[in-house]
Amino acid sequence: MTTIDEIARLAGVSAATVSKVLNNRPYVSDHTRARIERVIAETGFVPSQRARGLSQRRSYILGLLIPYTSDELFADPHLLEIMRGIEAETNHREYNLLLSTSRAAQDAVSACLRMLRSDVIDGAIMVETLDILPYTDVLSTQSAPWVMIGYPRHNEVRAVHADDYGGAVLATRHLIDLGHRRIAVITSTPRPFALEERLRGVRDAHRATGLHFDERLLLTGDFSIASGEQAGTELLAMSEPPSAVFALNDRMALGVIRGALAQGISVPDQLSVVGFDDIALASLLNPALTTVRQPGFALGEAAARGFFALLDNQPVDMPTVISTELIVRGTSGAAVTQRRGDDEMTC
Amino acid sequence: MTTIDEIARLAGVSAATVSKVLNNRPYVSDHTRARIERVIAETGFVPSQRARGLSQRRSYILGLLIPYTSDELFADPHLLEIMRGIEAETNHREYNLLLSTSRAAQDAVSACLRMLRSDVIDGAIMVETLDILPYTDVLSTQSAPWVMIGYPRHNEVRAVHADDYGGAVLATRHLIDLGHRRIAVITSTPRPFALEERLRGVRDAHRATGLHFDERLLLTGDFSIASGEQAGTELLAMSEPPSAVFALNDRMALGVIRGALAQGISVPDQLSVVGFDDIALASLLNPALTTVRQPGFALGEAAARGFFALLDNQPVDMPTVISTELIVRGTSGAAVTQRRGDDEMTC
DNA sequence: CTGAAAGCGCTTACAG
DNA sequence: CTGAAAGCGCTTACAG
Repeated sequence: MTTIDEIARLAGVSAATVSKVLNNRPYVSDHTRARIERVIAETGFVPSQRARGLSQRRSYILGLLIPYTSDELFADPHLLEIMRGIEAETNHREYNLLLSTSRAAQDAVSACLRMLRSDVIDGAIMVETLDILPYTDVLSTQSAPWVMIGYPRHNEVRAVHADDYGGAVLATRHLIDLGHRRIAVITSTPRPFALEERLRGVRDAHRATGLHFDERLLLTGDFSIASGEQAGTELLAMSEPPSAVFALNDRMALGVIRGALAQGISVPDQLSVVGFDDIALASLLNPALTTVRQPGFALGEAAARGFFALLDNQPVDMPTVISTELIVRGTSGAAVTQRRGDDEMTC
Repeated sequence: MTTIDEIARLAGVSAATVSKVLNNRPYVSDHTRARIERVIAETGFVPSQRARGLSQRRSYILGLLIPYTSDELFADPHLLEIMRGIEAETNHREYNLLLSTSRAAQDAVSACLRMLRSDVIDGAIMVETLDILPYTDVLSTQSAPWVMIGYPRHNEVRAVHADDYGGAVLATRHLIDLGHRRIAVITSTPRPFALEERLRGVRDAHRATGLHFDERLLLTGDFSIASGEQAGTELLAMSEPPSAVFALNDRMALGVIRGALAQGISVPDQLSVVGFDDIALASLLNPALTTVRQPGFALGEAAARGFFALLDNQPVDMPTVISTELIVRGTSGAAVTQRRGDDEMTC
């Protein structure tokens, strides 16, 4: 490999001077600068980032720490959107992105912590997980700049998240306005704080209209399509099935629809379904999915901007809240007074 | 930050000895080893990868160089599957993965090259692109180990790719067996070599059955659903439209189906559609997509294994070819003798 | 089994 | 404007 000393020798100057032109610093005469630049171009010299990193204490690498397995990451379109947003901002700043998922769930957070303590990255963006709770204090004392995608559990943590509460209120109110009185909700485990917020929105929206959310209509999946299908089937088998289902992510909503169709129950005529996220697939299906849009790209971008602000010691105003929006499409419709013999139901 | 010298001082030994226990090397007495390990645990010391990298000439980072924009990467489920395979293998080896996409298409390859020359990564996996041709010679002289996902254009290049030719033969023969005689094909631009192979398969499969592929039925999209929809619409508007469409990736196939449905043409009764890739979505739709399965995960895994073999100076047998498989589902059916007044068509 | 010294390839004051 | 020297935090022969 050619080194800075080699370039210096070829240009007939010292390494210190080559370093100056490498870093676009002043106090180099035009003449010697030109000569050095020519030698660099001729040799195709690329300075060692390792050496540079050692003396500058910067690696120009941002870590994206995801305390999930890579299977979970790549199955989650919303997480991928967040990643795309981070990637875009990172590219923009000429930073590199290191992707770090976990091999096993149990030590996911401690693996993230180790990465954060190491100096391979200059700092990190970390995706929230419930398992983070025991590490809250350790995390808050990390010196490397880092921001969390999720809800801050500790005052000193910089975080960005969507308006989960507001989105859930909109979705619930939408269903209530359509005449639905038995609205089922499918949440998920592991349950990041965002889901608690959505549940709070569901309950508050009921309360605000003088209704009461029936907790027996709360089922739990695992974010996957299959788990949504199972929960949906379970709901439809109830003696008093719901007329609408609000799945707390889109994939589970798609599962509910699959399950309903398989039983010959039409959506939205006999069952309304609303999701959360607005993944790309949501608008492609027929009927297209009514859902709460949570802009993953914007979340990722905001997180990355926050990271760079911290890195540059600039003021950051966090937590950042990204607003959500109800997208009414084809899977939500008016509740019918009678269906499947449940004549006690009215609207 | 605490350094190795600090640990040495606390343990009352030299840095060289600490280094030995850090790297699990012999010739340290059990007693001093235990003492050093205790100090490390107490201080939470994590050795500097920068310094280690500088003297060891290893960064323990594998670069995934994608000469596309991040938008293109994240829109392509097959690429994401490849990435998942790489991620899995990389995790397995305790290596880190650096994701490097391109900001602009024009200098994508030279950006990849710069990354490959730099020492932030120990080597790379690079996704093939047509623009690579002019760089073929430069690439083959790179000293860092790297493998290409795609077809080798140069003997010294290590590559892994799917059996694109074989898969296309299977798909084409399938349609011919179903009685189709006017089979349209939608290819894409930019056209990686894989697509040339698929086209060759289409032509050979025709020839093998005494037929001739009508080149006027070859249209070009850009891999996206929208481009597939447009091409499909164009095909259906022909005076003598095809009875089957073989789209060279799944997303374009989905577009063709969308376009057909929008015109009230039913799939597969009036139009058969076959894709390529077998993305997750393919089996979820109704009817589910008939397609050629190209296992992205296995491709990524094989590429990563090849990289590690090169890194360890172990023998590698490349190019590696991953076999493809025809998955017959609901979008391909028997050709009908008459449709839309094209009474000159027979089978 | 242990440690002193040189070296990895840069950058950073500092002196000239 | 230019360069000699020290330093970043490790590892690697080598001597003891």
